[in-house]
Amino acid sequence: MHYTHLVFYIFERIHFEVFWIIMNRTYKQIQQITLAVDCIIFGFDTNKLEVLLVHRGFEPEKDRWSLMGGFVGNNEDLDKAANRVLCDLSGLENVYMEQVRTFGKANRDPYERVVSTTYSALILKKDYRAELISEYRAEWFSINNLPDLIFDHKDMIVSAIQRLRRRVRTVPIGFNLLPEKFTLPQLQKLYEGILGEQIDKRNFRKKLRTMDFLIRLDEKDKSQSKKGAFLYRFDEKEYNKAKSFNI
Amino acid sequence: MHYTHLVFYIFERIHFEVFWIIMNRTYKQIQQITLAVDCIIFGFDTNKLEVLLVHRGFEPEKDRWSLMGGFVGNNEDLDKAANRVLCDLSGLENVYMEQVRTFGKANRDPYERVVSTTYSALILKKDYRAELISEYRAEWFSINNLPDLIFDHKDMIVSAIQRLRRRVRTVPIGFNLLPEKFTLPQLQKLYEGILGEQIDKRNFRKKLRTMDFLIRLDEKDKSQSKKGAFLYRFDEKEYNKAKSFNI
DNA sequence: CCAAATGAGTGTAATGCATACACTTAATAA
DNA sequence: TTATTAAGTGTATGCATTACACTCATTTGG
Repeated sequence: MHYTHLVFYIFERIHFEVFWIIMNRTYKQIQQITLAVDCIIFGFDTNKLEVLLVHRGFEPEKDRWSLMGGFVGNNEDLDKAANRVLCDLSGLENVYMEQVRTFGKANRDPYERVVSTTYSALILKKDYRAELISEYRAEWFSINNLPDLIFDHKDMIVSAIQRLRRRVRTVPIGFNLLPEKFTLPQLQKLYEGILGEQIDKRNFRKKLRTMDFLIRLDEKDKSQSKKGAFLYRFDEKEYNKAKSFNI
Repeated sequence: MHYTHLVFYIFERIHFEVFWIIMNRTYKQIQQITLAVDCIIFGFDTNKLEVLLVHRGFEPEKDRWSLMGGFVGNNEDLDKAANRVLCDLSGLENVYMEQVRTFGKANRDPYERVVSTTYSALILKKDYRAELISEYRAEWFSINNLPDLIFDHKDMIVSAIQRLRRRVRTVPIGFNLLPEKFTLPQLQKLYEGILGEQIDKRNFRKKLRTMDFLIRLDEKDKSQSKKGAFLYRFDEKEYNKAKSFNI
């Protein structure tokens, strides 16, 4: 075969292949999109609400902070993806996360089109193994003092905080953060930390007194005061009988 | 340049381009997913809440009903996609829809992997041009009497109803469904229809009396009774001053 | 023209819930 | 014994929610 023919043949192949590939990609581009999950992990220790962020040590957006995020696999439940990503990036397992909302502006990620569904959880900081923090360059930040975040991650955190505060008042998720036996001052500090506001002790306790699923034990915890504070436990069965929860 | 060099140059280019494109596609195929939006359109005329569904005249799932759904384009905002799909399938334009939640179980659609974000709106049935109903085989169904729906569309409707009922109590979305001038009996019927429960007339009006953005006019509507009912209007500016809304 | 019918409009009492607010108690350590 | 520390308790007030029944204005038909 003459070189000239070969060159034309090659050009034709290129034309055909590129046409096919481009068409195929174009068609797929209409309908297939990279789908991500981003996890907003709220952490609480004794008084403040913080959020776990990871440091980007690479370009693009080097040295900024981001939520723990990753892509959704093709045969993976969205909920499962959120848990996998969280585990991959933090070692946290069996964390109950709830979907917050989906962020889908075409240009929210300026590098490529990614639609991201956010999930949120509330955990105790001490349950997070400290060694993983350095490994993944993750850090806790007070929700009142967030660093510079990539993309729309700040909006994601804000909407997750709103949801958390609404939810913590109507569902007893706060009790999951306390040990089996806890004191009322502990519980109050928890709510104050999450809601970001002070609560009157007497009014708070008055409301709790109406909740039959809070059982006072005959033990006291003396670690915080000389007098000691009565320990309580959360009774699951009683709670299921109750219709409402509201703090 | 000699042909030989050109050929090798071309081969090199092909190698590079194809490698890049293949890698890129492979990378994308792992992570790209068909993303859909489904619209839950609640319609109200005078007393009942209904939802707009389309009949599937084709396999698979022929003769079952579904929400109005479609795929999200690659350069299309998620919110915009919802509006486009709604318009394509119903002719409804400028409908303000809000995101409800995203359904992402791997097998929710047994035919292919599709993640779907739901959007919901509340409109007046009469604003929907009737001729489009037959064209698209769409029909209104009472929310208490839904037909057999494909996939998880029933769950989608249920979660949208919950959200709508929560929202209609805290944001004055109901007023959008009424004409400029409306009567209090009309307003009450609207709320009763959406909430699915009876409301005491005196208590309802007592609450409305505290809302400064409801302005009573010096006109009456006599179409519903011999006595006639006073017309009111919703004052946007006064509402913006107000901090709260709660019915 | 009077009676019946229809839907519009109004008020009060009781109860529960949210808020504001200050002192006493138990225990320990100095 | 006294000082310190945090735990624990009650009341009064206002505001919102609920339950509840009659009068009013107008039209229609006898």
